[in-house]
Amino acid sequence: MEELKYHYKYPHPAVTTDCVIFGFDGVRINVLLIQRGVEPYKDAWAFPGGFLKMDETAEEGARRELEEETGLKNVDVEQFYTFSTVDRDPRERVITIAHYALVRMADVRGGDDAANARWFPYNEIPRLAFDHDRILRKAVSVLKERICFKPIGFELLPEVFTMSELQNLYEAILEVKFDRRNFYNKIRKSGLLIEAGKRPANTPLRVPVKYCFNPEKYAELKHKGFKLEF
Amino acid sequence: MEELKYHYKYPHPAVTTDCVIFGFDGVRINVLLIQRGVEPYKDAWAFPGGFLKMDETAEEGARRELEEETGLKNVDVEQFYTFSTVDRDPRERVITIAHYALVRMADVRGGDDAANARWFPYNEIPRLAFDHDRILRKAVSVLKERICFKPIGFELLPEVFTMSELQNLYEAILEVKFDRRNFYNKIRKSGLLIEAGKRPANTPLRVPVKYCFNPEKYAELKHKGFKLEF
DNA sequence: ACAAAAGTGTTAGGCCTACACCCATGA
DNA sequence: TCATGGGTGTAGGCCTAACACTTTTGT
Repeated sequence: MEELKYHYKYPHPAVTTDCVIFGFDGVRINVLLIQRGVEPYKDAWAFPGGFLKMDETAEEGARRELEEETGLKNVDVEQFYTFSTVDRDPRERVITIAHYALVRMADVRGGDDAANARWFPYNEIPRLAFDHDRILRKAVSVLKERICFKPIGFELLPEVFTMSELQNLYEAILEVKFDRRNFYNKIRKSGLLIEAGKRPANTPLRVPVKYCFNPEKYAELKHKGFKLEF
Repeated sequence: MEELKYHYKYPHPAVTTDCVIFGFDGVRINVLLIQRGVEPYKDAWAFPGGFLKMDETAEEGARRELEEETGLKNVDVEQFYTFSTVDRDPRERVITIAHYALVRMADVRGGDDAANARWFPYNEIPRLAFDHDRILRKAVSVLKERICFKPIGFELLPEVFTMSELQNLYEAILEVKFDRRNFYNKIRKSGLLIEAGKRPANTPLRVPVKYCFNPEKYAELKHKGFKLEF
């Protein structure tokens, strides 16, 4: 029988955190899910997350659960919405503080605890547990807004990358197409990128130029804002 | 002695909602505060808010508390952040889901329950209870961001208003000054405003033209976004 | 040989910014 | 009469959007 050790004068909801983790494979946006091992929604896919401890903030809890369930460490998670629909969990009243983060997909491979963690391309997401589909939709809409005013990519792309990869990333998130030449011009002018190493003199033209982010400019634009057309 | 009627297997934090209510007096942004009548922080000023009930969402709770404490009804509150610092309340672990709303200041006068509710100009805010100064700073920064991409004012200004009043509103929130002529031109071009009634033929020129919002255009720009310089 | 990826500039139009003058009124 | 608030327009610069051709390589 259950031991009910914690007593309050008024009823308290349970509080959880959830993490929507976005990755990019060069073509598509992916989302990291874990398969639930217990009821309710046993075997369904869900975001990493769990009950908040009494001595940790929401962000700390989100990072702890993320590491426990996927092996991902030191991820900058950012809170984006708190879901409080009364019956969103069949067990009891549960409020969840939802976070998102952008990570390099390679960083999650090798996670040992990640046995039942898997990346899903954004348009192949399976049916999710609880109200996690709603959480995902909100996360995507917040991400889309954010990307229009802050530079993005540093956390999602490998150290060095091509202009096309960066453009693919923007196009994948915003679900639009940009003119390749205008995209080049705009990014160049922003000063956000620097060429990563010199192309050897005899590099075939077909091999694209590799870039990396200019960290100072990146930080500056993240702070000041950065306009991208939509 | 206290009756501890609610029992859980694991500890649960308490959950509250808070409302940062912004108003505009034609010149300055104001914030609605209530004076606490009980410990902790008795007599200190704080945002309207309180414990969430088990059968209401955060938004419902925020609206209920707002009405109970200030008489304001039917306000569109919007969640902006959840504060979860471990010791933010001396009584017990309390997490608060913070909301903000924009209202016409006139609507709060006449609130009967509003005996100890008062508007404070933004730069004359007294010392606040709990971590409410932090909540206020976050609310203001979210409001500033939002105002750059969505039209604003419908909820803050009277039915009809002058161009200067609208400009004052933007300047008060963003803490910047715009060139009057450029502001006029920009707003005109956006189609957001319509002239409210005809000026009588012999109106003195000194009396400014009154405008009201074009509701369709307002809704459209709210949805599509709207760029304002900073 | 053909499709696919990459590199590169120009032009026209629109938007942003800065800026000046006039009128009416109330003090 | 002077300070204040209100109304109005323009010119230059910058950014945006649309757009084409060439090279190379893999199939």
